[in-house]
Amino acid sequence: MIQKTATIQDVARAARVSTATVSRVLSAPNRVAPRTREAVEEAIRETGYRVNLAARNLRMQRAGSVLVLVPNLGKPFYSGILAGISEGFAGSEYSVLITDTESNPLQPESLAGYFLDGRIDGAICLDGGISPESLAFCARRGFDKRIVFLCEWVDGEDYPIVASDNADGARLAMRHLHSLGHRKIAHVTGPEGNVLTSARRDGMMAERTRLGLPARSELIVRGDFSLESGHAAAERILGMEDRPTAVFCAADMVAFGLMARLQAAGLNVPRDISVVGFDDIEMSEYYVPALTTIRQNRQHLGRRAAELLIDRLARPDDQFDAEPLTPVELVVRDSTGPAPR
Amino acid sequence: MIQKTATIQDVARAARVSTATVSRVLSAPNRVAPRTREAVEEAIRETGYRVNLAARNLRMQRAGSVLVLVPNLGKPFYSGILAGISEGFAGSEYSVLITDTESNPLQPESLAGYFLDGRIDGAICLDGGISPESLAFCARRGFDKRIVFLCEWVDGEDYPIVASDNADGARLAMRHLHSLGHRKIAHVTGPEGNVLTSARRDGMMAERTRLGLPARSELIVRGDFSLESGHAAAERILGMEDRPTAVFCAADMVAFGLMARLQAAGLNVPRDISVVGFDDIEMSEYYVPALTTIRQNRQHLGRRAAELLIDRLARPDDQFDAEPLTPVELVVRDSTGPAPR
DNA sequence: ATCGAGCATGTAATCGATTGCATACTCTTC
DNA sequence: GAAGAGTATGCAATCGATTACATGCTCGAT
Repeated sequence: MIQKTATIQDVARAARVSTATVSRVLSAPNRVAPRTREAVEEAIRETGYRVNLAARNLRMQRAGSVLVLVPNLGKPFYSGILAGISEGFAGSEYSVLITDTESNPLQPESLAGYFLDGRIDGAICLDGGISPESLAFCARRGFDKRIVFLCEWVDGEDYPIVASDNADGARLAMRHLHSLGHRKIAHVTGPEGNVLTSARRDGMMAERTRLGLPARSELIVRGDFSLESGHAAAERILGMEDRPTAVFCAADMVAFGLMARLQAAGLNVPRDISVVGFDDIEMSEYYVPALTTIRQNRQHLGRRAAELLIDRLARPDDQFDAEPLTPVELVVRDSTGPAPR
Repeated sequence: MIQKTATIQDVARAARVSTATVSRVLSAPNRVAPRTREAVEEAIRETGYRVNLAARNLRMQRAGSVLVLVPNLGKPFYSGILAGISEGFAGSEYSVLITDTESNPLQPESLAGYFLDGRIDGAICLDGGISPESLAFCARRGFDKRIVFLCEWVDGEDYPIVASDNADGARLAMRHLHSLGHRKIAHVTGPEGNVLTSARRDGMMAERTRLGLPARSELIVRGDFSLESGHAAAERILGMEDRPTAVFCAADMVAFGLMARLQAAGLNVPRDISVVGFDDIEMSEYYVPALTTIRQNRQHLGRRAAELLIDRLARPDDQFDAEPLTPVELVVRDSTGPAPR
């Protein structure tokens, strides 16, 4: 009962032309005579023909897909980005494959493997923690020209990067707190070794210096962008001799974990202590208190990375220009207030 | 400089055998003599050969991919599910394509189009709102045997479904509130027409009857699973003459939006009003107050749907058994407490 | 009338695998 | 030593498209 889907042969037969002509009607319509073209188009309609992408891609030596490497699909921050990426590829001829590098750890050769298997034409990597060996495997075969980084990147490697202006975000956060009178400001970092951790920490430190604020190392608490780490950081902060009056967290999730614990301990945010996050995920507006944070334009980041990759795939051998950093924005809500006297 | 990747021809040449033999070494090693096999394996190693999946799939009349239709990639609830799906396909020979049905609305024929284009072998649909026409297009070609539904489904259509026991979740929530002494319990629903909305609403109503609780229609507030709708529902509830002492929300996000507004109005949760959610997303544990909710096993749901689809694809013509509902669990945290007197 | 340019179309090779069938070779058995 | 069974391997068709090249036709210029 299942009717076989029509092939180009069926169309050719129906229109009494060769498959070459049918193919031309599809890819270069003006290279075939109007009357023939109409006949072919009619035959296509009649048979319900759809080109078989597997066959086309095989012939054209392409895969027709791109891979998105996400550190952790479960984190809300990434979902917004994915929506942007998905949108960016919507009009293109590429399908989007997604893999989670945390639940399916990447073997050194497996990214290159996707290329070698003919499964993908290019990749967007959101994981700055990807091993240099993985990249080396790719570079050996020239696949490095088909990879762009998004949000994160690998220091010392020369790839196109789409990312937010993290240092500026840190600057904005510190200035905001400083302007509210805060002087003892703690910072909860991301995981050690992560490029965002450094970018934000360094940006914060630079601004601290500029503002003449103390930079006691005690004020810098290690985190890892997770709720749990925010919770743990709160514990540390609650135990401090000379408690900071404000905390700048390297991610919104950290800020939530932190505020949950601070409030459980009876502190009022922002009256007793102010908190700033980073990312502006959807939740931030609805947390109690609503979170003051640095907004990253996730939609734009995702879309831009998609466009950039499409562009690179069209001419992989051209030189590429560095992509300007995507601006971030301070969003003031209820988690920050004047420093307590 | 880019070395062409080796083909099966290259391996055959290097091992001085035919391509047929190389192919057999790959797919049916015991059908070739040990000595030949070793020679071929050596040649494979030497040339760094990887089978080209596009070619294999073309020959075997498969696509090698499955599509996941997600209503909205941006919702945290789905990310956990995706991680499970991705895990479920990890060991398989399928790649996972993801598309967002909200940002890229599905044309009636476009799901069938994925099949016709030879882009996918099967699909997991998380969107119960998919149009009957879309499904009809698929059924006409027999693709309906290659689709499974996850979490949501379409009433009246006969597809394999992996879903939580929503009615039981609603029952657990109501019993919990009842046992705390609550009698006036409001419910914020999902969007009208959604199957989860009905399942949860009906489950709640049934339990209400069983417990002898009033079911004034005023107590049922329309929502849509979003933060915003929770916020709006709070507005409604705050304005009620005879204010309920507890609210059961059809989703955690709704509960967050609701609590944000309730607390902004000066109410204390749970002292003045108790709130129960549905889903148990990661955030729920860290909201203030931590949310009492119904846990859906997202990991399991995703993984199971993947397994089920793999199974269906292996023998699409067999009858399938109805999948048992996945159990849910009440997780009691800080957003519920004894009813105020 | 002849020639060549230019256009429309067809022929057949090709992409890189899999696999039914044919062939060649090795044993076993009488 | 011949026949038959069984095993290992190769040949070539095939999946469904694209495209270089060949062919044939029309038309205008000489």
